[in-house]
Amino acid sequence: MSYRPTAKTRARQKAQHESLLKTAVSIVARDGFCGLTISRLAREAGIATGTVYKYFDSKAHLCAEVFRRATEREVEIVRATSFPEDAVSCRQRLTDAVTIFAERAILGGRLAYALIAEPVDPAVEQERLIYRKAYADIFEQLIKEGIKTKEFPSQSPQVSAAALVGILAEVLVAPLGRNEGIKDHKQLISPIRQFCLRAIALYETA
Amino acid sequence: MSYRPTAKTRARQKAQHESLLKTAVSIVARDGFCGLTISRLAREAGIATGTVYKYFDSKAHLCAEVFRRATEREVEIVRATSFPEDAVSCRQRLTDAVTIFAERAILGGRLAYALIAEPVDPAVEQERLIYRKAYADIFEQLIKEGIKTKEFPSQSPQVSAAALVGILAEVLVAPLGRNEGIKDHKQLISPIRQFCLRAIALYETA
DNA sequence: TAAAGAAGTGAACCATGATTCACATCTATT
DNA sequence: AATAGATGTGAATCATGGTTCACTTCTTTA
Repeated sequence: MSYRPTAKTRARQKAQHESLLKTAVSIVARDGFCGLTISRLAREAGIATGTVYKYFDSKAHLCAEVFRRATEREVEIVRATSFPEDAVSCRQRLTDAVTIFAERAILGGRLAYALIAEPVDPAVEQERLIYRKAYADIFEQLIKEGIKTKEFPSQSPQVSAAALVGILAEVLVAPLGRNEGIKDHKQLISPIRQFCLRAIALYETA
Repeated sequence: MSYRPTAKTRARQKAQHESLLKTAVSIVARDGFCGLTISRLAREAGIATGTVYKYFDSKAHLCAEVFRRATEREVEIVRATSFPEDAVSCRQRLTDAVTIFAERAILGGRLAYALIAEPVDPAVEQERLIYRKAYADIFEQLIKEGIKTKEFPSQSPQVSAAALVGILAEVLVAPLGRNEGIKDHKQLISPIRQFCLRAIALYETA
C-alpha cells in the first residue's frame, strides 16, 4: 500500500517536538508554569491545540519535559564545576559550585524561580524532586571526597548535601518570591558562600 | 423592630468559625491542602456548602486561615525555645531551636509536609512565605545576639537565618516527599544539628 | 405570636483549562 | 493518480471545584 513513516518524517516529528519544547520553555521563562497552557503554547507555536497532543501525551508530560530540559543544562554546569578536569581542592570546588549555582539562579530570573520554587502541580513537583536530587548527589559525592582527603570534617554527606540544596533554594528564593531581580549579587552570594563553607568545610572566612 | 446580632449570637458565630477551622485543619493533616475542598469541609462539618461562605469569604481566605492556625503554635514553640526565660547561651538555644523544629516536623507527619512543602495555590504560598519569614526572624534575632556576644563569628544574620530555614525544610522534606514517616529520628536530627552549628557557630562537634 | 433579619440550604452556575474527535489535509508509496 | 496512513484542525466536551442565590428555617425582639 503506502506511506510508512521513515527518516524524513521522523526528523520532522522530532524537529516539531523540539520546537514546541523550546517555545514552552520560553513561556515558562516569561510567566512561569502557571502561564503555560496548551492553548497558549499552540497559539505561540502557530498550530492548533489538538496538534500539541500529537507530540505530548498530556499537560503533565509536557511540563515534566519542560522541567527536565530547562534543568539539564544547569545541573550539568554545576557538575562540571564540582568535578573539573584539572586537580582542584575540594574546598575550592565547593566554593565554585555554590557560587555558580547562585549566580545562575540570580541571573536566571523568572525561569530560576519556576524551577526552584514556583508552586506547581504534583506531576511537575515530582520532577522537581528529581532535579534537587541531582544537585544533592553532586554535592554528596564532593563532600564524601572532601571527607576522605580530610579537607572536610566528619559529617553525614547525605544530610549535608540536602542541606546545601535547601540553603541555595531558600536564600535565593526569598527575594525572587517578592520583587523581580536582585541588585547586590555579591552582597548576597558572598555570605551564602561563607555560610556553606563554614558548614561543610569548617572554613574560617574573613 | 427585632433581632440584632449580639453576645450569644456572636459567640455562636465564633464557635462555628472555630469548629470549621478545626475541621479544615484536620482534613489538611490527613490529606494535605489538595484534599481540602469546600464541599468536603461542609460534608465533614455536617453543613451545606453555601454555609461555609457565611464564615469564610473564599477558599483562599479559608486556606490562609488554616495555614495561619496550624502554624502559629509551631512558630511560638520555636520562639519560646529561642528566647527562654532563664539565661542560656546562644549556642545552646540555637541547638534547642533546631532540634525542636526538626522533632516536631518529623512527628507532625502529613501536616508538617503540607505546611513546609506541599505544592499549593499562590494565595497559600503567600502565607507560607510569611510563615518561613517568622522562623527566619527568630533565627535572625538569635544570630545577631550570638554575634554580639562573640559566640558566633561575624556573618550576615539575614542570610544565615534564611539558610537555616532552607536547611530544615529541605532535609526534613526530602523524606516526607516520598514515603510516610521517618524511622531514625536521631540518625537524622543529629547531623542536621551539627551542620547548623558548624555553619552558624563554627562549633566543632564530636 | 408576629416580624425582621440572621443563618442554613444545596442545586445551579460559572470559570478554567485540559482533552477529545470527527473531519480535512498532507505525504509517501504503488 | 489513487490511496493508506500520518498529521493538523479547533470547536465541542469534560472535569473539577469554587461561588452564588432564591429560598427555607431559625432566633430574637417587640
